Amino acid sequence: MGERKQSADLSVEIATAIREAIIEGRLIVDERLPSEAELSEEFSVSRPTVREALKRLAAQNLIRTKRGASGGAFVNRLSFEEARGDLITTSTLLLSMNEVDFDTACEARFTLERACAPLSAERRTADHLATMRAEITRQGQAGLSDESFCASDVAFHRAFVDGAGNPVLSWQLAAAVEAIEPLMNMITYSQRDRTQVIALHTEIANAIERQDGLAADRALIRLSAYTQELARKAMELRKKR
Amino acid sequence: MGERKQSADLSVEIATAIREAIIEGRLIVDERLPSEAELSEEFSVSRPTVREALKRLAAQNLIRTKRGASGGAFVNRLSFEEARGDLITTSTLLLSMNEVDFDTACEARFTLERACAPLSAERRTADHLATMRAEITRQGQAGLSDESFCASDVAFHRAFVDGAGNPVLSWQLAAAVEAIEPLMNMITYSQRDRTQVIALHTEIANAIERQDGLAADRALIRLSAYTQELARKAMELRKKR
DNA sequence: AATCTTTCAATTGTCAGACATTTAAAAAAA
DNA sequence: TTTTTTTAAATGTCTGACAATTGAAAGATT
Repeated sequence: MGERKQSADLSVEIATAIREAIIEGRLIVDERLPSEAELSEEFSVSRPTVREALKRLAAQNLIRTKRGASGGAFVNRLSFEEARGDLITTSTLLLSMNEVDFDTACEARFTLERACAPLSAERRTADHLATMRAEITRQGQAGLSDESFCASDVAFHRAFVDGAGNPVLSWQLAAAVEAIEPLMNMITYSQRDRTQVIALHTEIANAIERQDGLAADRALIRLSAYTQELARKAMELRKKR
Repeated sequence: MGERKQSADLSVEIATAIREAIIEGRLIVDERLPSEAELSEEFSVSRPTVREALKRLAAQNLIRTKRGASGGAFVNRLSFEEARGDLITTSTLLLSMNEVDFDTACEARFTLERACAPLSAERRTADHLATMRAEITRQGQAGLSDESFCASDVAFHRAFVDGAGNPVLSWQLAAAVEAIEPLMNMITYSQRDRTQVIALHTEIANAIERQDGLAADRALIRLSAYTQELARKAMELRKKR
């Protein structure tokens, strides 16, 4: 693990060296890294520098640390659930920092979600369907705050995607749906007619129930069109002011 | 920026506080953070602790640091290009650490890529098409190493996805295509018939050229089926041994 | 012998202070 | 005005220390 490229910060070099070891399988899941003191010997740097390197890895969920005797840094088993949060954060920042226009984000979101329609129609379990129905019911409740409606919307679409029964797809779609949702709601809050959205959600749920992927796809297309229409209206209103 | 939750590591608390400030827009792109000395005063911790927090943020590409007078830590504009690398790394590790079977990964990959077909057929520029053709030519060259063929394969599919003209889609698909590609090649190397793959690539390029999204989709389906068939053969061979 | 309690040692977390290195800007010289 | 030198601010690194945590060993008790 000891060799390293030059001319970068030491903590970067060390973090890179250890990261490669993990990626290449020379360090396996749950294996304990040498202690900070040992690492600082091995790389000929001070302990603070080693620690900075370890913090870099910890920030990427590649390792976890434990104090005490028989403590130390351990290679972390990266879980989809853990990685989901980071992915959503990154996506959110990417969208907000890069002036991605709403149409582009929206198009990506629905394009990807539509891709799940055939699989979800085929494989959805009763659980997925029940979740979708429950969220639709929730969305119809009077006095539901905009935030709760938004959260329920996310939950509905997540159940839809999970219905495809492919964890890799679910993971990827988390970013598409959850990162874009806040942006979407920000723009379309004021204009949105909940009954319209609920009707389309119901249509999607019905299609999924009778395992009709094409119909689900068609409903998603209409939901996409409705969303973009709302965005257009909101933009016009903003211009007038 | 000073308040913070308790009972976690100090460097985690501080990193979280700053991260939230960035996400919520209280720190904007290219803005300079207080110096390490100032931060350690503000949070009442030592400088090494502040530094560990900053390294965590740097590992997520949220900040960059510069030495010297008028140096410091600056909020980083997260670029799609930067984020792509991290996403691929994370995806690769997720796949290798979670015993995702090949079929699942492959299904996710082609499902997402197929979703790009209509858009790519509609919007691809001459550049995208030229890249695809060039990669196909490269793939046909005698004496091309397996690694180079694999790289060319990735480049071909990337051009296809980029053809959709949606940076958000391109970003998301990077993980799907590039993280899964090595896994795919690992399994199908020995069995693969390059002429078969090249024929399908040509079919895709032709469809994209005449802007026929459906035909491109059909070709992708066949490429997917061929890939999975190869995987099945490879598995059987492995069992026999 | 078995179980509870205490002690101990290893390890990470935090701190203080120092020096090295880099860099832009100010000051001085040409 | 231009070039060179100096300077100060900031990050990068090191040393050495102490605090906090925790599993395990040692000891005490039943």
